[in-house]
Amino acid sequence: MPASGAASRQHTLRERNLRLVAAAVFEASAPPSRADVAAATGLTRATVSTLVDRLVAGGLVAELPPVAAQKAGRPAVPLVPAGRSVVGLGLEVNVDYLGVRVLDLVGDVVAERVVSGSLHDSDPREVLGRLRSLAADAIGEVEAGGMRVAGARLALPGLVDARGGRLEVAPNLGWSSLEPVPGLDLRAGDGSALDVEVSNEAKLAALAELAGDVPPSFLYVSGDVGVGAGIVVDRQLFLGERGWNGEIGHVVVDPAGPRCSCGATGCLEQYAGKEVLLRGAGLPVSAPVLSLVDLLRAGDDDALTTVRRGGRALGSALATFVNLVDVSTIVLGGAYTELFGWVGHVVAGVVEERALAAPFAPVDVRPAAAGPHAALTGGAREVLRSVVADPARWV
Amino acid sequence: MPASGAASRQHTLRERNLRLVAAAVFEASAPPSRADVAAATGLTRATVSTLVDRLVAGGLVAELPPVAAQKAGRPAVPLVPAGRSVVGLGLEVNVDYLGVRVLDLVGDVVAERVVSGSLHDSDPREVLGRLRSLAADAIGEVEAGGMRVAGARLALPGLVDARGGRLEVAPNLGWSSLEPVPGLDLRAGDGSALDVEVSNEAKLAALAELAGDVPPSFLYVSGDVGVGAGIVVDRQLFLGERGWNGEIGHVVVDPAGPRCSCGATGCLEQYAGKEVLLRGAGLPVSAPVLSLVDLLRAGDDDALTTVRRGGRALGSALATFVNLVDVSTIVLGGAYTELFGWVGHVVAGVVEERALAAPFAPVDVRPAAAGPHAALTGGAREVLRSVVADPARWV
DNA sequence: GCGTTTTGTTGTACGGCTGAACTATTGCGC
DNA sequence: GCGCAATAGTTCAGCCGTACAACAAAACGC
Repeated sequence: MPASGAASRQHTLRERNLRLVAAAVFEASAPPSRADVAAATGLTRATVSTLVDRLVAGGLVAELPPVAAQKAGRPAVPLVPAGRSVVGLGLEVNVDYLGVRVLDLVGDVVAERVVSGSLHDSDPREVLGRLRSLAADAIGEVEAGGMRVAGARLALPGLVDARGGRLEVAPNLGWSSLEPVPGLDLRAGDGSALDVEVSNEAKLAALAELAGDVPPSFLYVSGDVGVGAGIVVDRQLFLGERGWNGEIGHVVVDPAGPRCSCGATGCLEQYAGKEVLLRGAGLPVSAPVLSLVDLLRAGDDDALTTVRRGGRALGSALATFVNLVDVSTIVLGGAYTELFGWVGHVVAGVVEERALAAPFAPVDVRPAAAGPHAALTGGAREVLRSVVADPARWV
Repeated sequence: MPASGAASRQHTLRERNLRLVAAAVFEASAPPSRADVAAATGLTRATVSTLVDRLVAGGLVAELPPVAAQKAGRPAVPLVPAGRSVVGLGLEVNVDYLGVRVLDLVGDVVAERVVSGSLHDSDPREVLGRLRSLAADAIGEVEAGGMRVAGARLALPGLVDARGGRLEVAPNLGWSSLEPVPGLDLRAGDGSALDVEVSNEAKLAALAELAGDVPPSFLYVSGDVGVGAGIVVDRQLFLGERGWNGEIGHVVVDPAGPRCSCGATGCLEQYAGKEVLLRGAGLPVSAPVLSLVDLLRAGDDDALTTVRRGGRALGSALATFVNLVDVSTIVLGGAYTELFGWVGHVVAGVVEERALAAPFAPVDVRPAAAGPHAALTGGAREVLRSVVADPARWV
């Protein structure tokens, strides 16, 4: 006997309105007063007052000193997200580094640990052990500062089941068939187990873009050794059935092309993967992307040819992507961000030519705005988003 | 000052629980009693009683005569969706026919008008006028029977803006840049304007599958002159930014392939479009698909070669689709349903080979279960779904 | 035939929002 | 400098919808 959703009682009203008020405070362009929140939400000032008081008591919202506006009347108390109170953890294991980043509700980085080094064909137990101690260290630091850790998100470069938290395969790490969460076993200071979820790296990196000035729907492409993507529609990740979507790296660009490790021929990765681009420019596959940028700046022919070819292939795969999912903004992340000056217009040109909807709504191609290790930021933000989306659990 | 969602008041509780109770009655496998609904929803029997009474009074739910179970106790009153009470209209204009279908909440067809004939390069005003009179006729019939029309959905074979209801282009009709709803101007018997929304044909046809035994997430591919698709995740259409997704017909299968009307080369439509398949088998493009089936049954070489080639191309495009959106069920509709015996295993083989997730979750390829003119059924169902999703508006 | 069991209804209690009255605190005009 | 208007935030009675418990209805079974 299916029954989607749960029965609504009186306290359901509370939860929903608490969420509404929290959203009004967190999404406002300027710190709103209780009266502003009332106007924005449609609730009465009386109700808003009690709800805001609860959020303040729970440490999610803070009051700034009353500032007299130029208008007459009692000065309003501006409400802002509370900093250094509730924090979220972003974790990541990727091909060339692993790390932890802790964000508070303001969006400030309150702690961070990043360790570089190749993790190609690494031992999951050993690597997760190192990540665990990095995380424990960061948790200790922020809890010493009186903050509460709301949870964590782990980003991995592979197929991750969004519901079960299981990593099916991460080719570039050499990992397969494992459940990272029990191994991590993260705990808060009081010994209680921390809520940890696992996601694909490109998807969390996509969410990091939401911190900046990005439209509500976009496609984020993360160019690394593999090429992954995250689909964001109305500021929410679209995961498909299990979160195994966005595998753009294996879109077949040309069936007559080179063989790919996945078994097919002419996959996008064989044209626009990081290692292919570096090798095509005569660089070692472990070279930093910036060395490729140097060659491009210098006008190196091999580098320019390879990158243009990669850009055309990427554009072709993205046009297909746009035709299949319909988004009108494409954010180029990972290695493509630094290469944007050389691939951006190539990609945009091909997409404009091939996207069926382009004549009616042009597709905007832009570089990613989030800084390095975007998945760490995205993961931490996602934890905090869940806090704001259900404040009742935290007050 | 953004505020997603609206303020929740007491009557919001009512609305939500009313929806919950309606869902429990409509989605139950067997007619539930009030007590069953209470158990399924978590509400008390007292609350369920008042809510059910309201649904019965509003004509959405009907009571069957009490049937004594074999167990002791007062016999339960089985609750079922009310037939011939509130109905939804499905409308469609397609390349070779136009029509109206009226469904009630039970799922019965209570009225239908379908007119065949080529509408290639037709005049929108004239065609919509004909559709309008078909619809008005059907509306008159069901209203004479005492039914209330909740709204209508119009299916068109082209790019339709899901929010604005605007048709950007329908190449095979020769239509472009028009808003069909004002032209239709459908009215109920009392003169009030009927709520009409416009959608893409493949997407509404996809929703028709939900009436049958289909998993909650699947990809529906509609093979006609063009090849379109609908993405259903958790029984809901995924529309992307504006509903311009699923344009699988222009996935490039081979850049060295034949030129397509869209400007690219080697689009799926050039391998698996209905006209290409018919022509490849030596049939006129206006021939019915069944004549192609006859040739295939007879073992005609040209027909078999063409259809197998189309199947491989379709499989390749669908593998890309699956890698980008992640669904593990593919429903072949339109002309592909009749051709399933010849393309099904070809498609399944290619998808199995190319879908990255296939080793972890095999992809099921199956023929569509909804009958002919599936978009009519899907459109009508969609109207009724919105009624059940917000019963408060109808009681 | 009467206890048992299950269904559906009735009445009271309680929680949460509203609306109006009230307090607090400022700017402005004189 | 003082009163008045204006705006922010709080207090309290009223209302609404659900929960809980008691009750009525209608079967089964021994």
